[in-house]
Amino acid sequence: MSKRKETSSNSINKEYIIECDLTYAISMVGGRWKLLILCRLEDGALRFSELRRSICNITERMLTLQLKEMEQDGLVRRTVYAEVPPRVEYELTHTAKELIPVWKQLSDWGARHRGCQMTVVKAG
Amino acid sequence: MSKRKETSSNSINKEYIIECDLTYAISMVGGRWKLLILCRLEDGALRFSELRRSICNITERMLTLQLKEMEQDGLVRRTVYAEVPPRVEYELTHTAKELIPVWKQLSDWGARHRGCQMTVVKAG
DNA sequence: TATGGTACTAACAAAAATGTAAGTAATGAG
DNA sequence: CTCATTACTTACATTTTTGTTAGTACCATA
Repeated sequence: MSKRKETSSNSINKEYIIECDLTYAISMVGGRWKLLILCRLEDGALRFSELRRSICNITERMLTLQLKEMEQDGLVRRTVYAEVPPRVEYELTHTAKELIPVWKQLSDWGARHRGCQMTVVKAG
Repeated sequence: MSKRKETSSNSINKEYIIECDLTYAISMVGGRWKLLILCRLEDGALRFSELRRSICNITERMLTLQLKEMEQDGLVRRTVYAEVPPRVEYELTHTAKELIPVWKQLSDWGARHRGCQMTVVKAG
């Protein structure tokens, strides 16, 4: 209790919090599909079939599962219209909108470095 | 070729690029561990055992695998010192440093919304 | 009557991620 | 000689994620 290495316990605690916050965030938006789905909803609500068509290679099952998880996690809002054929729309919640810079930056980073690789491949 | 719906082909192309860039980025830093490892290296190089101890619950195997992948992907630099017992240090590359804002923002977001949930749970 | 569109669900299978436990080489301490 | 340390590797088992296929209810159109 007398002497305390600030660089040790302090930073360890801080790191622990960061790890847990990051871990939590990753558990919410990690995985192959979630950010991809969220970024599709950036400009407004889309219906299920629009999402499916706009994300190439996603299956209906995966889209359903991911949307359901994100609805439960408070990232997307689901609205059912009593029409035939059925219409269901999905949109970002306020919480999810706060993540827009994250996927923007990730995507920009991807653009920069994917481009580099392609150049290298071309040059090779 | 005469008329072109700008809102359609244009945005579809743009979205396609975004999807692929995002997909690429996710393939590089997705998964349970990679961002967690990278954020540990933010303040400078760490050796294998330091990383292992600072990330609770990660196994040696996972740490090895993830570090190897990230080394191959140009995200971490691995330096071996010819000592006994062996010393191996890992540090972020320039490419990885560009991702610092991503995990910072994710972590901040996690802090904000993990806190909310805990409050809700307490209140319930 | 048959087909197609919509937004799913369920059963099952395959693939990918992760974990467990043990082993390795070199060397220094006891 | 035995044990500990470091940074791994290997074999195997388990868990999680993802894919495949088929089916459902409702109505419109051909």
